[in-house]
Amino acid sequence: MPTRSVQVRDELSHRIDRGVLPAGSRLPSEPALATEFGVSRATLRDALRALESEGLIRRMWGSGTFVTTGRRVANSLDLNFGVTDAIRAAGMEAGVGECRHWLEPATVSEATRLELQPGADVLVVERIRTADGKPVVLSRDILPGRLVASRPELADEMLKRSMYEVLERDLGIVISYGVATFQPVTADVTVARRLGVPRGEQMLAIWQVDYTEEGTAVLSSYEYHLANAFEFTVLRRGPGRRSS
Amino acid sequence: MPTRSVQVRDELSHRIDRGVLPAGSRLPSEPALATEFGVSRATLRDALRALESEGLIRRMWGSGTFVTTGRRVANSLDLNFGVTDAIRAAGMEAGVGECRHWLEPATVSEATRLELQPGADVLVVERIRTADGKPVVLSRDILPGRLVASRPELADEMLKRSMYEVLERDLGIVISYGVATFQPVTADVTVARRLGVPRGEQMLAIWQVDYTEEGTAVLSSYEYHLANAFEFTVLRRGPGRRSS
DNA sequence: CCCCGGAAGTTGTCTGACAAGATACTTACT
DNA sequence: AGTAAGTATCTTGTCAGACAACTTCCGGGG
Repeated sequence: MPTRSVQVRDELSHRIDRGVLPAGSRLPSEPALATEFGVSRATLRDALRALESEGLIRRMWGSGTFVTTGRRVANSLDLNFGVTDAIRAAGMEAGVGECRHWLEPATVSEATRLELQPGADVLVVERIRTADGKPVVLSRDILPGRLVASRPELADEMLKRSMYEVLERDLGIVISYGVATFQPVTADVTVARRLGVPRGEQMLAIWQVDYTEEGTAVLSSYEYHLANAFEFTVLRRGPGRRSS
Repeated sequence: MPTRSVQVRDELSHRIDRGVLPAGSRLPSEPALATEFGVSRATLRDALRALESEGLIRRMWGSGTFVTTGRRVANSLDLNFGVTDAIRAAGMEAGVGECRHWLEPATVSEATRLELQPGADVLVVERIRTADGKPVVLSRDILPGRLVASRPELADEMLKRSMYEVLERDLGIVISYGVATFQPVTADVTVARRLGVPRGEQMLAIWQVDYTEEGTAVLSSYEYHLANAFEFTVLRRGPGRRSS
């Protein structure tokens, strides 16, 4: 069971997401909210503080607490959702094309990324992701083989469902954060053929490593996105105090 | 004067940055820290909560509060530093090439982005940024003309110094956050000539709008980065609870 | 009509206390 | 002696009530 302040934070976050608390509106006062949730004002303030530094609300001394005005961008890279979510967020139907998976010994660089011993088996899951039936992303996910050693059927599950979902529901592994780097590239002959686009097509390559809350690397993935298929957005904070 | 909890938060943040509190180390207990800073435990907890949701520390019930272990990535898009900082962070010498600025009436789209009346004057600052003398970025910054109407000499300042620096020091405008979208593009003939690269060269276009803490748009900028000049990184949170 | 002052409401902070989880040490038992 | 359970003690989480600082709004006086 999470702490009470987390429960309150999530509930408020939900209300903002669902429009119960519209952007720009003022929240009830802290004492009012505290009694409504049945917690003390200190606990409620903890929840508000968390929401504030996430940028969802804005507190003004003596005036009140307000929901941040709009501009929560879809398909933001800040939040770590998968390709499927991104496609759905764009209002298109997400699907998969050619898929396959295999076991292979980890290369040296992959072993260090995933903090494995060189040569240890890794499971590679390669998928073509489609939006409204059109291929838009080629993804290659690499994870330690020991995770699925006892349950090989999970590799098939990963072809159909979200990688994060399988990790969390079937293996009890919750991804806490990921570090992504990206660069514009042109489609080489392999990628071009898989996605059915001409060679040299504009693409964005995203390489990402996902970690659990404890900081252990779980998943290393490569994604090749068709440049024109999506628009990527990032909320940047600062430069403020961090720059000194 | 900021609130006490903000002062405490900044001081702790500084200590972490300077290595006084090394990564992985445990912080003193909340009562100890509270007495050290001369604040109540509630205020200190507010500061800790803020640092936690920024990802700098990690609190464990009954165990203690710990500094997050490393992996703060350089040149991260999360933090909103300018091109100059990015070049310096890569260990290269930052400079400027061809620079110019002019006033022009805002286009409709730019007026809406900056929340101006259509046709209002905007100041356009165009710069070539160099790393070790080689052109790597073409940037075009657009800001409301009224900001520099009374002090035209500031436009020249902006050619040499950081845009954020001029805004903050000479105009008292502090940028709080920015929303950036980016897409892979190829250099058209204009951009290619400016940067001295062949037409069709791989580039990353970043379009960004910067806001003050109050949420008023101040700066709209276009940047064309040579694809191979830098590596862009983003720290992604979740997917956790936000996905529902 | 404008300006000033106060009342009410809101967030910021303080104090002290208890509850719940984690850790390490002590103690009892095998 | 070794192991296991239990306890002491530390930590963070939560609670309660109160006061201070700030903002906003309304009404009275100029």
